[in-house]
Amino acid sequence: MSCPPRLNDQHRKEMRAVQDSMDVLSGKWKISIISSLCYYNQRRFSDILADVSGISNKMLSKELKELEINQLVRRTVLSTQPITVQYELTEHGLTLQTIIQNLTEWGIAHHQKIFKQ
Amino acid sequence: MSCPPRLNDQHRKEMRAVQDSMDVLSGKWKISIISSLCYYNQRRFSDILADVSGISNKMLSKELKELEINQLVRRTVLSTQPITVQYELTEHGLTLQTIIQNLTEWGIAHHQKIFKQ
DNA sequence: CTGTATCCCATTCGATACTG
DNA sequence: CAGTATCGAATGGGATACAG
Repeated sequence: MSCPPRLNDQHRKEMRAVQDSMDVLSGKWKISIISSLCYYNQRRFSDILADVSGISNKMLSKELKELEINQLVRRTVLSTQPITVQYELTEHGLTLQTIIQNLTEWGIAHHQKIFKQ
Repeated sequence: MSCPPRLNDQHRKEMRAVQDSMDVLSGKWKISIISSLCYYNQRRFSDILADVSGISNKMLSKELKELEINQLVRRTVLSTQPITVQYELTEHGLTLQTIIQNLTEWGIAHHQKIFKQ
């Protein structure tokens, strides 16, 4: 009595998966912040602030907090004088590396396309 | 008299490339819309409205317009009665396929991780 | 250095209604 | 069907100042 699986069911699953990703990654700055941590491995608050051009400390603080809650980023307080804070990708966050690399390559290709024509 | 290229220069380039990508792709719905067109190939306005759960017609209209301006999406008016409009990825838009697939796979893995622990 | 707090304007976005 | 128009609420986000 069961219907054969339809193509659309598969597509709906895929759409939901993409949206699950975007729930965590969307936001004007998240991908850029993750890129910074991806390329530099470990990075302090003020470093990321410099890496991500245009971001304010308020937004950086907020977005880092969300990434930490979603277990993509780990925050470590170093007891230097004055205190510094180090951010890095968790193991789970590191699984985004491929996506970041793809986005980097696509960004280069897109830039070339836009300025060539 | 020229300095050797430094690691940081390379990273800065990569960061800029990612940000170039995000200039075009960021926004609450863009990736989901592209996914719909990626998985279904050709899709009408009302279909995408159904695919992307939660989006309003206003936002869909606006985001599609931006994707069209950035040459990722092609819009075709079909002279049916009543008129229907078909959207599809351009050749350039199709180069996002890899990223969409990666985001799909990551979304599935992320979902499993969140609900397992 | 790493944030938080506040003020305030800009933008996003949903709901609803309406048009060709 | 495929949008546009308008309103109002929520969020985004910069500037500045301040705290641990």
